[in-house]
Amino acid sequence: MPPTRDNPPTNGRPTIREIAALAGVSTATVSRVVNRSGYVSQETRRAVERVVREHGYSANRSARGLSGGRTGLIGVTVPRIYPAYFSVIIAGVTEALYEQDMRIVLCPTLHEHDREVSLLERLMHGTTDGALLVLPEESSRELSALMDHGFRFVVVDPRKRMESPVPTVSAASSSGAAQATAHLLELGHRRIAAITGPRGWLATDERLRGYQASLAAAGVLPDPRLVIESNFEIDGGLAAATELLSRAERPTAIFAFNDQLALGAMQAARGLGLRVPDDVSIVGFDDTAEAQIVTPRLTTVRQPLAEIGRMSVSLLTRLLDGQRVEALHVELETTLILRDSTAVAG
Amino acid sequence: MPPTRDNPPTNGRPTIREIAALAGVSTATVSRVVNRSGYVSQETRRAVERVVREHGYSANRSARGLSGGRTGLIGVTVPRIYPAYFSVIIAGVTEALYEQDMRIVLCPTLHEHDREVSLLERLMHGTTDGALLVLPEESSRELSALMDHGFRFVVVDPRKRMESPVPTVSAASSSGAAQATAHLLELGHRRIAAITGPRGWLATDERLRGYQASLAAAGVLPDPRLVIESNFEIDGGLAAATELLSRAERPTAIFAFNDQLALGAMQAARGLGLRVPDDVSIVGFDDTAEAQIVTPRLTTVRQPLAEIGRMSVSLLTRLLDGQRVEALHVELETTLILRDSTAVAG
DNA sequence: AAACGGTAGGTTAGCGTTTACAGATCGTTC
DNA sequence: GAACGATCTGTAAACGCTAACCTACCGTTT
Repeated sequence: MPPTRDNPPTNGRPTIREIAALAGVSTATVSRVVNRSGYVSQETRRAVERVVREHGYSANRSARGLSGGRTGLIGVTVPRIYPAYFSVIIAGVTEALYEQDMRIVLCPTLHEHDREVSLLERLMHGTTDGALLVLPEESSRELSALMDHGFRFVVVDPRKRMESPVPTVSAASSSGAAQATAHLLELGHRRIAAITGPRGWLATDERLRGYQASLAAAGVLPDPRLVIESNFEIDGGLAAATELLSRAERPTAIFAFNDQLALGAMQAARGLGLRVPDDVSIVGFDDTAEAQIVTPRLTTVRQPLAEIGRMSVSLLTRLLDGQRVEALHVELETTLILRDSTAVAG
Repeated sequence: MPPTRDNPPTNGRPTIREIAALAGVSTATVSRVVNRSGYVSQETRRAVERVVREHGYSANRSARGLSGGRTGLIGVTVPRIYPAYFSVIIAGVTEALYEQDMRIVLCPTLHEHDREVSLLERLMHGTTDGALLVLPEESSRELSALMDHGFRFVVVDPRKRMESPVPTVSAASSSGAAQATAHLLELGHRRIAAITGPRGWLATDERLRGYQASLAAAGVLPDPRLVIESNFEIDGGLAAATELLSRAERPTAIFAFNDQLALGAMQAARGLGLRVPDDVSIVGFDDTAEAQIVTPRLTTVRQPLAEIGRMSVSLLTRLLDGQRVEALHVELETTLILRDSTAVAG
């Protein structure tokens, strides 16, 4: 039977008024108890809590949202859901939000700028309290404008460098890349190629910086022909590595700027009859689940993806509570994970 | 410019009242226009639509929700987010919902029954219009009770067989398993082991049925010792396959009931120095992204996961529109995908 | 003893929609 | 020409909650 208005009292869950009546207090008191705000005596609190528990009361989110309070909903925009890179971040986010009894409204943008903009507009008023933007398409300027409009959000893994007022969470790309490159150098490699993401992306530029820094520190002259720009996807890695490994003087190691690219590079090596790591060493970046299931298992730089998700929630909730957020740009540590795709230069 | 009090009317987005005033009509008329309900003349409609467009109006979801209308939010509970199996379903769901201007409220249950129940309770009243339950913990009886309570939901990939009134969407497990087994039989295999999921799960039982049916059709006596119960995870597959392949008379082929198990089985084979597919053929189930990146690429049964997501949205929206849903139990087709992990029995 | 600040809890006005309900106009039918 | 149904539009009452505002009762301080 669909609930109707002729079906007045118990047509679903209890309302705050019913709970108040049952507990013999006013609705305001119930509200104070469940929101832990204002003064309530021990006695009253306990009495109300008992009734709340017994009747399984929890506030109607729409009503709460309307009434100027919070909706308890956080918007999350991501380019896509299923490369593990994104899903692990999302998992971290939902986990952290769950603890605060908040929920996540998930919006994949499919890399479409328009879709993202309209989504943001919609999300930010009346639906959600704030948002997490993973790898957003928007320029720093557009995002600043949104902030000025009163939107509250945190940028996760910014695509471009953000101006100061926009809070961001990311991983120490440059340091991770430096570690990876140093590892290859220690193994005796000198012709170390890099398969990068799109130029101009922060992740690409930072990793490039780390790569070049390590090379320089070891006194190895960087060779621009060993750096190939790609797209962070398997196909791109396959194409780039095929090109690299077909050269007369081929690199003895490849540093792929994410695991997808590294997977493509491994396929390329296999396609050319080269053994990993005997003929060519390969290092990835991200440490997604794939890194452990391929053969050989991939040496890669771990980004604490779930932690990135949790940290951005923490930043956002502080932002929403009106606290001044000090650390606007949080950068989490990266670690090199040694597995089986790297070996001493042959 | 941040909204201030000196900036009274438009300190955010327009309300229906402002739009109504601008268009010279009542709020009721604006509501009728944007919801396409009731009678509105051509002229009025166009006038209102113009104002709506110019001011970028869209209804506040909380208010709409409160007022007895729809919130435009659909809850989705999943055990976890990141095995690709789930994320691809979620992707299909969001895609389908986006087209209807609806959003998804994502709730991972982490396989905790309690968490799931409380989540459902919360979700279903006041927050969302309905829900999609992926692989829910609840018994058919519990779910029936929820339906009687007026909750609207669709079960995706039911864990147990559901009683009739609960709508479900799943893939043709039994037929897929039959195809996989038949394929191995055609290759000359006779000792075909099965690594299953937990007994009692629909997916396990159905796949077992298909496996046994194909064996029977080929006149091969089923050997209960070749069937090992596991947990649908890599570790389980590793353990089960290690056991199977260490036997004196080891199976020449393994049918793993999902890709994770198959991945584990491949690791087991490698660990024992056996080559896939030369020494042992392996077939998986699901066709998640991993199947294509391992070496050798995994022969597996494809489930149309994104389509499962889209289909369940379609069922749910019909349910929400109050339409009588005819096909309560939808089963989508599965296809065997031949890759490199199977070969003629040696 | 007046004044005060801290604590406790009730009253009530919205929040932005949707939707009964009612009123108005018009063309048709009896 | 009255009655009627169809079409169009406005009025106003919810929806369930929060928070501002009040009142009232302490125990201290001046």
